[in-house]
Amino acid sequence: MPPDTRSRIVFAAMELFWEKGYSSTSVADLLKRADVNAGSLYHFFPGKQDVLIAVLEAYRDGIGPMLLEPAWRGIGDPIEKVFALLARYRKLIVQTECTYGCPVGSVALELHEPDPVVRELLAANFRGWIDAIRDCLVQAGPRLPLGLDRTALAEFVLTTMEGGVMQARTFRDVTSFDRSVAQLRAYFERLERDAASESRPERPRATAARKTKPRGRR
Amino acid sequence: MPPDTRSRIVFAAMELFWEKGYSSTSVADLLKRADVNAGSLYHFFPGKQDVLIAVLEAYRDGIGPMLLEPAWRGIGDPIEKVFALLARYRKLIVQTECTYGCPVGSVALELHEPDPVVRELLAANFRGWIDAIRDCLVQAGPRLPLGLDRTALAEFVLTTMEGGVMQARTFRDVTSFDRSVAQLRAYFERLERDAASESRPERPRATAARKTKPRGRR
DNA sequence: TAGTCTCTTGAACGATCGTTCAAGTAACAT
DNA sequence: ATGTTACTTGAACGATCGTTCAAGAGACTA
Repeated sequence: MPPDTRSRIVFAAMELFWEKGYSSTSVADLLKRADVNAGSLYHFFPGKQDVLIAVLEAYRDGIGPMLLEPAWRGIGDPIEKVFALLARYRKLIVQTECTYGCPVGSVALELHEPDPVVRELLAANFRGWIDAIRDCLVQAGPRLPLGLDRTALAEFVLTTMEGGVMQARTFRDVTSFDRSVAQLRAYFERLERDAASESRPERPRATAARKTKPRGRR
Repeated sequence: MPPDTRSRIVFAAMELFWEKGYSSTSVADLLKRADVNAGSLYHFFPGKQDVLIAVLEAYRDGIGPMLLEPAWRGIGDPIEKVFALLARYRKLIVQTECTYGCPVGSVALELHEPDPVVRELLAANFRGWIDAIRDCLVQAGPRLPLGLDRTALAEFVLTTMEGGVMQARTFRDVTSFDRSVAQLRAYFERLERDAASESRPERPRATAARKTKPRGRR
């Protein structure tokens, strides 16, 4: 059974917005790629922007099944999951010969005064990504310092991914991405090391466990 | 003495490309902002893209005097310089009510198949930024671990800035940026701590100084 | 004064933009 | 059979896109 017209339009839009960006993709481009006439598109969507909205909704709903699940297949360790996801993006960068741009991030930077609906969807996409990473970090439990803000670190992982992708594309070189991920890995190693020495507090060093202010109970 | 026509065009383009992006800025927008006629623009520039090139050249040449120097005024500590620069961007984010986007990064993500000249200029802008940070990190000398790749860490700082700016804009909230910078600061603190315990090697812990492979000479 | 050069004027061009809509087709209900 | 609904067709619209260019203005040289 062939996909229906609406789905074909959304699918074509996902491809094109990712390849050329939103504003550089014309409705004519969309029509040609989806093999559809203008009237059909405007039967399902009030306008071009509503196609973008559908695309962002599809991305938002696809984060789990389309992105995280394949990236995490066979990986149990929650911290390795974080880096497996980054490895997934690395693969995309390589596959596209360093022209990959996060489809959400690109639109986020491209639209300077986005419609509130679009902006909320961009935020929802980022939130979904961050929440998934945060869950990993929470799952890592005492392997990370007690006082560490898991959400903040998850945001930092997204920051690293987006910033790394941008540099890889600008320099047309994955090593920019690799080096940023390596720095993030080094940070994680130090966090884990700190958490380890935190759990068995052998000789509390002067400034060692500053942020881990003594908890009220326990 | 009023600025000449060419300068007015470049200046207007810097404003507009930053406000609305390159492709969303029409030549008509440029003409109006610069108060110039089409013929004048096309007398100085073969086309719209060449205005972008002039803008990127101006940015590239302005990194020192326009960005670093004011950000570092009165700051001697090389590591504080790094965070002073990030604080500078924070100020821009706040001033623009979280609509700020790095003008270089935005164009880098916006142009999907950029002209080689444009791409090289984008890379040159990033390189200038990274080199300035790397100089700080080199200047920090033994306060950072010996074996640490200064260039990689400088790239990571840029990654943090670009990723943080993107999130701040998407969420319309500086705290996304702040939290990423805080994570970077936490990383730096741990690097400094490691470097400190590296210089006076009291009881080398099992896995402590792995990357610092013994240097051949010295 | 005439000639040359640099820069400005602004109407106009063809292409492409997002969008509209009257007409038509096919499936289903009555 | 007839009306209703859901969808498709594709020509056409006005607006805007980046760009062109013949004509002119002003300053300097010969």
